[in-house]
Amino acid sequence: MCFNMSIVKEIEALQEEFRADFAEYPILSDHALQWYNASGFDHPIWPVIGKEFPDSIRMYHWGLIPHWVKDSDQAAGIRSKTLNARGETVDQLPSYRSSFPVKTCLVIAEGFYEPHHFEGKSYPFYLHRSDGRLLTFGGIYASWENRENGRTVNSFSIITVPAVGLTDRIHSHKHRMPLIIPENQRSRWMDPEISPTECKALIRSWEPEELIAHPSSPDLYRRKGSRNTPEIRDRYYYGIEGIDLLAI
DNA sequence: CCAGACGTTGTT
DNA sequence: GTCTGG
DNA sequence: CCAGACGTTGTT
DNA sequence: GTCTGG
Repeated sequence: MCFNMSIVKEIEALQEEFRADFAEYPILSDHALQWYNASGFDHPIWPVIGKEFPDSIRMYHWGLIPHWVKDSDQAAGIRSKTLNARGETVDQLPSYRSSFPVKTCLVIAEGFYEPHHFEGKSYPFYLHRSDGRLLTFGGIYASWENRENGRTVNSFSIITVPAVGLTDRIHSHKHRMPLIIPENQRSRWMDPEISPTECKALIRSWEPEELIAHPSSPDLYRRKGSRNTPEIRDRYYYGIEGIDLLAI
C-alpha cells in the first residue's frame, strides 16, 4: 500500500536529477515542493514523468480517473480507490489496462509511509533513503475530460507489489509496497518500444539498500487539521520497544 | 440483455 | 469503453 | 438527516 | 467518533 508520501525538495533539484524541466513551472513562493506528508485521499498534484513526455516533469493528480468516466460524481467516486494499482492485475483491469504499458510513469518522491500493526494498534512509519536521494515509483497515468466544464484532469496511480525487506517487516499487515524503479531501470521503464510482457516483467518487489525507516507521528492518519507539518515526518518515540526498535 | 461496476487497503 | 451479475 | 456500519484473509 | 447510504 502507499497512501501517504513525502517530498521536500527544490524544483531545481528535481530538474537536475531527471534532466527534465517542469512543463508548467509550479507556482510556489519558495521554488520548492514542501510535502512532509501528502495523503492520496486529498488527491494532491504531484511530480511525475510520463512515457509520453520523458523530457518534462508534470504535476498530476494522485488517484487515477479512467478515460471512460462519465461525470464528476463518478470521478469523485473512483479516484479514492485508484491511488494504488496492483501490479499483478494492472494490465487487465478496466480502470488501468488502457494505460499499460503506453502510459506508465515515474512518480517522484522522497519517501513514503506504511502502517505497522502491533498489538491491535497501527503505527505509521516513514521510509526513505539514508542519503536523502529521491525514489521513483512505477505508476500509470490517464487523462480524463470533464464534459461538464470542458477541462482535462491528468491523474496517476502508484503500482503496488508484495512487500519485501524492511518494508515487509514494517507493513506486516498487508504486505504490500509501492513499485520502486531502480535508478538503472528508469530508462527501461520509460522505453516507448517496450512490449506489455517486458513491461510487466519490470514490476518486481524491490527496495534500495539505502532504505531506512522510523516511527512517525500518530497524527499522520488524523482526519482533522494539517497533517503536512515538518514534525509529522520526524522520528516519534512511542515508548514501546516493539515500535521504537523495529527499524533499527 | 441491460444495469451497474469498474478499486484498494489509512485512520476512527 | 467493456465486462459482469442478475 | 439518521441508522447503521465500523473487518479480514495469520502468527509482528 | 465519524462516515456512508438510503
